[in-house]
Amino acid sequence: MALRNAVMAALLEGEASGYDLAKGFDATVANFWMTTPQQLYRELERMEAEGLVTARVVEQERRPNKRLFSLTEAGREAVRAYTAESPGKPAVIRDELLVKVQCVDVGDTEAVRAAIAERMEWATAKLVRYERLRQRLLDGRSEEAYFAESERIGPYLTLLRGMSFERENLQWGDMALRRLDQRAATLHANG
Amino acid sequence: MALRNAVMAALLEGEASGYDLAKGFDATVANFWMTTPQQLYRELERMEAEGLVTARVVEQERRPNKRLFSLTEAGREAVRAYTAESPGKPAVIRDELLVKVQCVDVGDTEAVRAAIAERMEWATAKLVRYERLRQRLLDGRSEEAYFAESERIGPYLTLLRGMSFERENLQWGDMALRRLDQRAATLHANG
DNA sequence: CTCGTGTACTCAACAAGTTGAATAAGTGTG
DNA sequence: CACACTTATTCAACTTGTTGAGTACACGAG
Repeated sequence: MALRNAVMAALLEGEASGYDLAKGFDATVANFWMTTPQQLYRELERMEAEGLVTARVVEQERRPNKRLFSLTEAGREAVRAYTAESPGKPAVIRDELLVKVQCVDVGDTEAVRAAIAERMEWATAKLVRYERLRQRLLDGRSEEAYFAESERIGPYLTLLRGMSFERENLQWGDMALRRLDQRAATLHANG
Repeated sequence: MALRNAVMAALLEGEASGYDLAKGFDATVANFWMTTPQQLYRELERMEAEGLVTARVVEQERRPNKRLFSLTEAGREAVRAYTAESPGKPAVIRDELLVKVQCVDVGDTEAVRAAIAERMEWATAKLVRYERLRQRLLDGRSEEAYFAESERIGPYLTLLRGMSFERENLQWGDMALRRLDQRAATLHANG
């Protein structure tokens, strides 16, 4: 029932179709909870059955109709209940790249280097999108002003965490590549 | 087949029982890939059936016997094959805390603050353990010397990523708590 | 001398997440 | 004007991951 909470968090931003959610929706929630369309549609149906969300069919002219979901009052109550739950477990991180890096000395070093480089490119792209979103949220105001004025600060706080995560990816990746280079050079020199 | 790769990465450090792996083993791999004992035992059996690992029963005097697993040559080959695989997907992050923070403006603010604080304590504890492990790996050498001399640098690189992740948790948590405080004060003042 | 804790593992049942495909119409590119 | 891509959803089959309990013995605290 963890995906459910992420869906509710996303729906706090307003109505969304399963498709919207699948695409990453406002890109905020997608940041710390990505999943497949199938799972979302399945979960949304369950949530509808339990009365946490309601669907409203929007007929569209030149494309398929869509069902826009929004939180019901019961859904908002569920959000309150969820946030009040005892913290429990630390973040689940499953990073295939780090598994590869762990194996780099036995495995294919060049491929691992390429994987790190790809991660860095990805991180750069993500940072660009995050920064755009940040500017959109700030809407011309300073961060200081934003925190003082805006109704909701949750999305901004999570956005900042996403940004720092990606910046760390870049910094670490840079360091790791340099060390691997250095090592390749040493091994070459010393046999 | 992703857990499998993490298990192989862990076994690069040497023999281990299912129990060792479940406890976090060398704490390195556990860093970016945690799971339950049940799943590990299940996966180890499969891997044994496929010849990637071999088990050796160690009879113990005052405690249950254990089965120590180690990588076979086929297992090492699988590591090489795995690291050479095309990168693919970015890290899976599923962070319940961030979901709660996203909901903070609607949910139970005090509980969310407590959850952030708990995460920070956890991060602090983890940093302490990481630092101990780091000192053990360095074994008196400087980082520079370590990278130049040591046979394997993978585990050290992943360790550094784990450390930077936890440091970011602390920094972000600190900022988030301050902002939430500030906000609580503002709301109190302005109604 | 019982209770909790640690070692070491196993079984069963279930919930969550992934993969692949299918439908169906519109929009843009070469 | 064929081909790929985007919107929007659904179905089925499968693999992973989680939860809860149970076995068995040893050790130390109260």
